[in-house]
Amino acid sequence: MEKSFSQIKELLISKGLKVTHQRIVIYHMLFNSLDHPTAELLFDKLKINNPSISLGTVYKTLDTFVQTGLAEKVLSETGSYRYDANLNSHHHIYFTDTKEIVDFYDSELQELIITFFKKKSIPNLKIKDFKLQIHGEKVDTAENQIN
Amino acid sequence: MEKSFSQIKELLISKGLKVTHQRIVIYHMLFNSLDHPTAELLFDKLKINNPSISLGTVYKTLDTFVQTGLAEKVLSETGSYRYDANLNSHHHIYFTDTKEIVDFYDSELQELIITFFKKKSIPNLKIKDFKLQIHGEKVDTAENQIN
DNA sequence: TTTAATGCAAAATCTTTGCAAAATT
DNA sequence: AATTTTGCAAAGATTTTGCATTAAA
Repeated sequence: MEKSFSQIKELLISKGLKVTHQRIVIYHMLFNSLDHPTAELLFDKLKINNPSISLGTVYKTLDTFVQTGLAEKVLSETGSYRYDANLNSHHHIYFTDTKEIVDFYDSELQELIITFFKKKSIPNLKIKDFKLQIHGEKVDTAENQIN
Repeated sequence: MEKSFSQIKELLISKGLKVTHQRIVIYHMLFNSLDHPTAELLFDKLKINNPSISLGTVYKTLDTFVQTGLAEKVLSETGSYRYDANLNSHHHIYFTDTKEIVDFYDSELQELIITFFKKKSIPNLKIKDFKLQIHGEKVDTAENQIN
């Protein structure tokens, strides 16, 4: 799952982007983050090994990634943009208490929904993608039913 | 579907909130907006009939509504919060081209998903709610299949 | 009356922009 | 060498905050 710098280079080239050190490390950090970080959070982590990197560059680069389809913005209620380089179709669990956003995927559920929309289409809409946001609370027990 | 001012008063009282003119008109305007407006958009519309209303009050009031469960924030990619007073469980269609966010509800789909989660629960999660975001483009033809 | 909400403006937060310097092709 | 990207700081956009005034209970 981890991507090497040379794989990331290939990826950038394949999108017609210049290969810069900043793009490589930003992509690498984002791709290996499971927590859908904000630009600021990425910047803080990147600074440690790349002291000269600037927050503006992180913003610009993330925007470039979104434009070229290397990453997506994750809708968030926290007042800042969050990003995701996992482009496999997947859903998000929003933990209302901890504000974590965690990936979720289930092929059966996926099939269920796709089958539904194949059967019942929505007027004037060409569906490109759908995402389920599952909102809930962390519980330590096995008591995790839907209410 | 439309709510009268006296119905809105009752609603505010039922939530333990003081009944102010601002709260009534903000709720009324939000409840009758189908487009999931931002605070600023509501403010602009409200100003016409309530010239002394302030943007800060709109923000504070919307926040109060969210806290008391009279409204919800709608996740958005546009850089500002959008709000919704339709609290019936429903989903959202995001038109990527026009940036519109339109409500969607289908009881069959609802059942499908609920049934799925009843059968297959997610570790450490107590599901409170789920929302499907359907992303797509406006089309004028009947060609609206999922791809 | 007492308590809470409003309006206003200033502050805080988050993101974008402009441009010279640096890096990539 | 030509072009794009970066870093920086300033500007822009959005939201929150503090506090005196006003309104509600």
